[in-house]
Amino acid sequence: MARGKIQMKRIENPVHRQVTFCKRRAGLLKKAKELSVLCDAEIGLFIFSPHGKLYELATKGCMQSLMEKYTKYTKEIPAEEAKGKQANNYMELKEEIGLLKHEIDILQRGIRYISEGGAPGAMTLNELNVLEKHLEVWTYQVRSAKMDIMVQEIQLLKNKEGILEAANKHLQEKILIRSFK
Amino acid sequence: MARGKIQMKRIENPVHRQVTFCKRRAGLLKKAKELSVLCDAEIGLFIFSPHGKLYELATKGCMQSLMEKYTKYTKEIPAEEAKGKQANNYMELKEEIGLLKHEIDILQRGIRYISEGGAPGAMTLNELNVLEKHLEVWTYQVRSAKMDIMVQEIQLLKNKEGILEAANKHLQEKILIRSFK
DNA sequence: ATCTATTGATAAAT
DNA sequence: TATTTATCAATAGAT
Repeated sequence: MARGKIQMKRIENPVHRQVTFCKRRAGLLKKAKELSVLCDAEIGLFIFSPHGKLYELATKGCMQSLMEKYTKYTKEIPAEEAKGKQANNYMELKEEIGLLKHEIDILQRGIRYISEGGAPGAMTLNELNVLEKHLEVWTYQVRSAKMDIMVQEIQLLKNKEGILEAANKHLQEKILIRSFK
Repeated sequence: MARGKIQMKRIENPVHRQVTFCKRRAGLLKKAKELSVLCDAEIGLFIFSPHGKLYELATKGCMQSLMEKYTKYTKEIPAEEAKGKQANNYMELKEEIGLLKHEIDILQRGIRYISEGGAPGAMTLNELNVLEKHLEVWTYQVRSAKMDIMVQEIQLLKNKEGILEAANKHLQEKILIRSFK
């Protein structure tokens, strides 16, 4: 947008990211409301900030009723969704995760097979660019997730360190007091 | 907007309204996705057209898991430990499923680009090498310097923690011994 | 669906 | 955080 284009990837600078989040969140909510007013549409929108705070918009009534409408709508159509819903306990969910991971593995091997000359694939430079973009998106997601975990772990350890140091100090004082008695 | 301002009220002309709905719906979904990518936000968005058709967007994972997160968020902040934690884990699993499905989607699209390019130019070995290079770059990026620094910091903090804990224990023993004197 | 003249949104600076 | 401003992006109306 203004003063220079912005790359469509996670903004790494936390200050910039926060500012952009505020502005675009406001813009998005405004646009959603406009669409609902202009075109008489029902819209449910919720945004969780990276820090977990919720921002929401529900035209016509409350979010809860809109979500019910959504659930009802999606229930009617796909049988696939039902399958997902029936997986109501951990084991089943984990099983599904395992299956999906297996599927990913198959797909990855599929790509390798094709790439290594299995099929006489026809691929333009443009299509390669698109594929490259997909891989980039994936990379960013993986990296982001790892980063988040590590940042969390660092924070946790730092907290632990603080607590231990405080306890340490307290114990040393205790010893000093006893020495003077 | 263009060619004259528009009043912020329901567009009465049904044709205009329908056209505007299509255009703005696309714009809104795009904006939502951009916000999620740029700022690492989780977004759930659904739009019911005046005729009841559903359009939706769920960034991380599926809409279902997002709605559960929403419900949990709005319900209550103080957690009932046992039940709450279960629901949390359940949600996390569903989220993971969503992410995996998304990954599958990316991979499937990748395969499609490779296999049914349809276009004249067959994929040359050279092009394949380029593709392979991209994957190598991805691997390299994962081992970025930033990561290494973070790993080091974690190790450092862990060492510090060990030392402090040992000191702490030592001091406590000191106190115990003095108490018995 | 595609094309542009305008309005609207917003990144960077303040 | 709010305001300003220079640009970029979305889109209303026309074709």
